[in-house]
Parts: sequence; C-alpha cells; structure tokens
Amino acid sequence: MIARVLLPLPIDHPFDFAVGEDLLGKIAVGKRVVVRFHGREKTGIVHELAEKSDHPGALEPVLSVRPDPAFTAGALAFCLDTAMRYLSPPGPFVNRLLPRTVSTHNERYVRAVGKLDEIAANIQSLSKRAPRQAEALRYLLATGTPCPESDLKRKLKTSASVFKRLLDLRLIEEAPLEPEPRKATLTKSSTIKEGTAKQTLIFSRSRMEEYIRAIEEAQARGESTLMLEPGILIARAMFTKLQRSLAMPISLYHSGLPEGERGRIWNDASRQATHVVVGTRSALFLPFSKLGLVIVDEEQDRSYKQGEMIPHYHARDMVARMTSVEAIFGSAAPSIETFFSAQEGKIQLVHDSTTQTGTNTMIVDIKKEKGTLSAPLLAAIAETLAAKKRALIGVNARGHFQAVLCKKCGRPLRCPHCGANLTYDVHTAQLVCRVCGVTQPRMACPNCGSRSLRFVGIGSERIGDELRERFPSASIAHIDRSSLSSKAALARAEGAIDGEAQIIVATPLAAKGPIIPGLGLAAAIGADAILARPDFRAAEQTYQYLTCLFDRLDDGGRAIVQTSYPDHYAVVAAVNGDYDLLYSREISEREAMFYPPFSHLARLLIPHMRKADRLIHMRSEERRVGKECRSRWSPYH
DNA sequence: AGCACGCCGACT
DNA sequence: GTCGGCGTGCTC
Repeated sequence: MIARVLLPLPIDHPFDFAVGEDLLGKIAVGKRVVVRFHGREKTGIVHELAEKSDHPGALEPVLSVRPDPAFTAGALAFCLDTAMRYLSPPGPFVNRLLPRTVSTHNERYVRAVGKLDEIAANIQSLSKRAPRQAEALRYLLATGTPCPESDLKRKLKTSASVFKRLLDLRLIEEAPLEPEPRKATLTKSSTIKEGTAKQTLIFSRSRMEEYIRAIEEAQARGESTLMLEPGILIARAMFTKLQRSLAMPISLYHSGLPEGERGRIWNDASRQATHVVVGTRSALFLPFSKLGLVIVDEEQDRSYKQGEMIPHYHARDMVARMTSVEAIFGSAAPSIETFFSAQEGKIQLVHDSTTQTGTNTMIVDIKKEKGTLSAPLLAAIAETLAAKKRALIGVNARGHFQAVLCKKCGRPLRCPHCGANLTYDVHTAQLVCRVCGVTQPRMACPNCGSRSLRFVGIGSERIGDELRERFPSASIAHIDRSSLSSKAALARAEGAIDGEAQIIVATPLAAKGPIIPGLGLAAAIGADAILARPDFRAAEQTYQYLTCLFDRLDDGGRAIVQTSYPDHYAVVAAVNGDYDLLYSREISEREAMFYPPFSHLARLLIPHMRKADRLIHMRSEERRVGKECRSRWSPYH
C-alpha cells in the first residue's frame, strides 16, 4: 500500500510514500505522518491511500504515523476544496490547521452505562432518592455522547460527589479519550456531498431565539452545530450566552487558544463530545463527525475574509457552498451579496424589521459647522449627561488624526517594517506604528525623508481630548484596538461599557455588540472616511457601521451622524433604518459596474514570468462572463 | 520550501 | 576565460 501525503510546501499535489506492514493498522486518511523528503524529515497529512503509485521512481517509506489529532476524510476534502477554490497549495494549509498536541490537562469524559431502557429505569429509580444523580443521568441520556465532567458540573451546578457516586454504582463510566481509530480505507476521499440543504438569511436585530431554536432542532436530530462569529471577543460573548441557555456540551474555538486546547476541541468535534462549537472563521475546518447546522452570525462582517495567510478564503462564502448542511446567515444589515441571494430565491429570507423604538435621528452637515464637534452634537451630549444617560461616540480612526501625509510623495506615511499607516502621537510628538509599535526616529517621511508633513482627519484620541475639555466632570473612556492587548485593558473596556463611563469614545472595533443599557446617545464622527475610500463596498460598509452603532442604543435613544456627505444614500438610509434604499441603489450600481454579486473579483499574483504568460493566454481563451470560475488549473503547473 | 542547474553579464 | 546572480524546475 502507498500513501499520498500533503507536505507543508507550496506544491499543489501530494507525494507518494510506501506504507510498511507495521503501519497498516495505524495509518488512515487525515492522519499526520513523518516522511523523509529531499533528504530531510518532514511531517505531512495523508491525503489518500492506494494500492500502487504512478511515480516511476522508487518510493521512500512512511517513517511513522503520529498520534496527533487527525482530519476526517470529509474535513480534509473540505479543506482541499477551499484551497483549490482560492488557488492555493493545500499542503501548507492543512498542515497548519491540524493541531500537533492535545492538552494534557486531562478532562474526564463520562457516559451512561447500559441500554436506553435500562438507563431510563435507573433514572426512574433514582429520581426520588437522589434527584441530582437522576438529573445528571438524564442529561447524559439526552446528549447521547460522552460529556466532559466539567461541562456537566457547570451545567447542572452540582459537585463531584454526584459523579463519584454514579461511577461507584457503575451507572456511568469513563469514556475513552482517543477517538476510535478509523480503519485504513482505500476509497477516494469523499468530496462534498451534493444536496440542497436549507439556507436562510435571518435579517433581524435580535436573532438569538432563532439561533437557539435551530441549534436545539439540530441536536434533536443528533447533529452538531458550528456557530461562527467575526471576532474572538464576540465569539467569547456568544459562547457565554449559549452556555447559559443550552443544555448540551459547548466549546469555544479560535486561533488564539493554546495548541493543546485546540487539539482537544478538534478531537471533541470529531467524536461528537461537543454539540456546539462557537468560533472564529478557522473553526470552519474542524472535523465535525455529524455537522447539521452552520450559523454565520454578523454575516456581513469583513473579518470572515482571511487576508493574511493563504488561502485567502471567505468563511461565509465557503459555508454557502456547503450544500449538505443547513446554513443560517444572520445580520441586522446584511451584505448586498447575501441579500441578493435571498431576493433571487436561492436562500430563504426571514425578515424581522423591528427596529429600536422611539429612536430619534439626525444628520449634521459638518461643512456648515466649526471645529470637530458640532454644536448639535455638543448640545446632545450635554442633554444626555443631564438626563443621567450615557453617550457612545464612534470615531473612524484611532490616534489623533486619520493619517499623516507626506507633502512630497502625496501618500500616507507607511511603517517601513509592516507597511501599516503611521500615526502621530501628540503626547510624545512622535510618529508611531500602531501595528508593530515601532517609533520613527525622526518626524519625517520614512520613504523620501521629507520633513513637510500634513495631518488630516480626526482620530479617536483627539475627540477624547476635546471631550475632556468640554465636559471636565464627565467620566470618559476610550476603546480601540489597544483595549484587546492585555487582560487589564480588556477589563477596563468591558467595565466602561457596563456602566462605568458616561462617555465612551470608540473606534469601529467597539461599535459592534449588544445593546448598552442606559445608552441615550450614539454618534458617528467621520464615517465619511469610509465613503471616501476607493472601494465599491464603501457605501454598504458605511451603512453597516452606522447601523451597528445605532443598534447599541437603549430604547428611546438618539442617534447623530456628523458627516460631510449629508445627502449620501448610505448615510440617509442608515439614519432612517431604510435598508431597501441602500439595497436598491447598491444593486443597480453593482449590476451596471459588473461588480459582485454579478461577478467574482479575484486578485491573481503570479511571480513567475513564463507561467504568468501561459496562464494569461489560458484565461483569455476560457473566460466566460458571469459564470463561476470552475477551471481546475493551478498556478503550480 | 530548499536545492541544483543553466544562462548571461562582470571582472581578476 | 570563469564567477555568481537570477530564473527555473524538481522533489515521492
């Protein structure tokens, strides 16, 4: 037998290795193996097992099969589909995804002993004498799969003694941790099943009830749920909420977790020890054994697009391609693409147009005002504070200015290390990169050395300073990306939102989230900067940003937008909660310009002269306007 | 990725 | 003449 192995190299095809007799029982599709390649040891993922190789030369042997977590054939096929769709070599991707270790913090898994009717009888006999034990048994019966003991303890608010007694009585038993080893199969790895499972867009401000109902329905069918959130913070908040309202094992998964922890959830998903995984986009590739439902919350969020590492996949779009599982897309301001699918009847639409009650909104034309904070906004803040309510001020950029421009190059100053735009720190009077934290030695353009700089736009710190001047007795909090950098900063930010601050100045990062109790005013400053960007999604994003900000208002709150485009349809639509206005304008523009959803945009980088030439010829021959790109060509051939 | 091989301009 | 950069191909 031979194994086709995907190595962590930028090569789009697997390599064949001989499988020795001793490894026959251990090797399987999806397993991590060690091989000698090009004279050095490497680890790779088994893509396929076959009887013989097409390779003309001699084969190196598979040296060993690692005990690491493994892909299921289905999960691996999905990863390969993703890599191919985004024209990326699959090897580095799958090798990066698979955790190398499983947390040694050993969690004990328990399950009920005996047949269903026996367990039911046990519950019956225990219910009077030992109600807590009966309850635990009932929970295990309902989930049907091994449960981590800590999950049970937290859920049933009970102590270890209950489990000890049940274990002693042999009514429950410890479940083995390693998933059942799958038999070595010779079949081609199964690709994504063809089907037409239900897909729904839930267009509503509050979607929690729908989500919970769908999760419980999946659970009743014996299927697990994957719930995607656009960021780690939101995922954590959703995880906590679901833990409170669902009676089943739930896990949280994101790339920020330690590898062992990810390994454990990886295994839990594959043997259905967890029924719901809440996670960020990378959770999409977990090897669920019986996935029945995927929820993409905040479907419109751009964080679903991977932009740093290849493949540059879009998690929401990949979910839309999973036709064998039910999918729910949720948003209070859907992306034009998803709403278009709903209009076309490709996905079902559930629209609940309930908006905030009694919100009173206003657009302030900043061109007619003096200073950065307009008179109507200042008056509104004063009134809000006087009424013992709180205010949220959304600012588009952090730091003091939007950008620092070089008058000579005419471009924003960029960090020589990471390429991010530099910001000016007023307190130290220096140029700083907020991404890598490096301070520039001179107040000059790192590109051309020119000292004539221009500071443009409004940053959140500048607004904070100005508000402190205007309202010296109010408590003012500032939330931006640096609020994520440490536990203390995070706690401060959460405390501010929970009620400690009267005025919260926040960058778009903190605009998203649930209703803030007692929030009487939500204002946006400089949302124009989004509109001014040369991006065909600018209007849509402005609408979504403003909608998020306003949705945090408590009932009866006020919303104010300061803008230099007071008549722009995105601003007007957001202020009136008029999605139809946004959509009708956008969709006709997209159609006229042949932008998505009428086309797919791709950026191809081919650092290879001869291959690039060949590809360009190939593409021009097979190009078909408006049709999905289905060709199987690869930049590596 | 990492390494070998070959083609063309630079220079003891 | 040949040294070495760069572009290219190959690895089971």
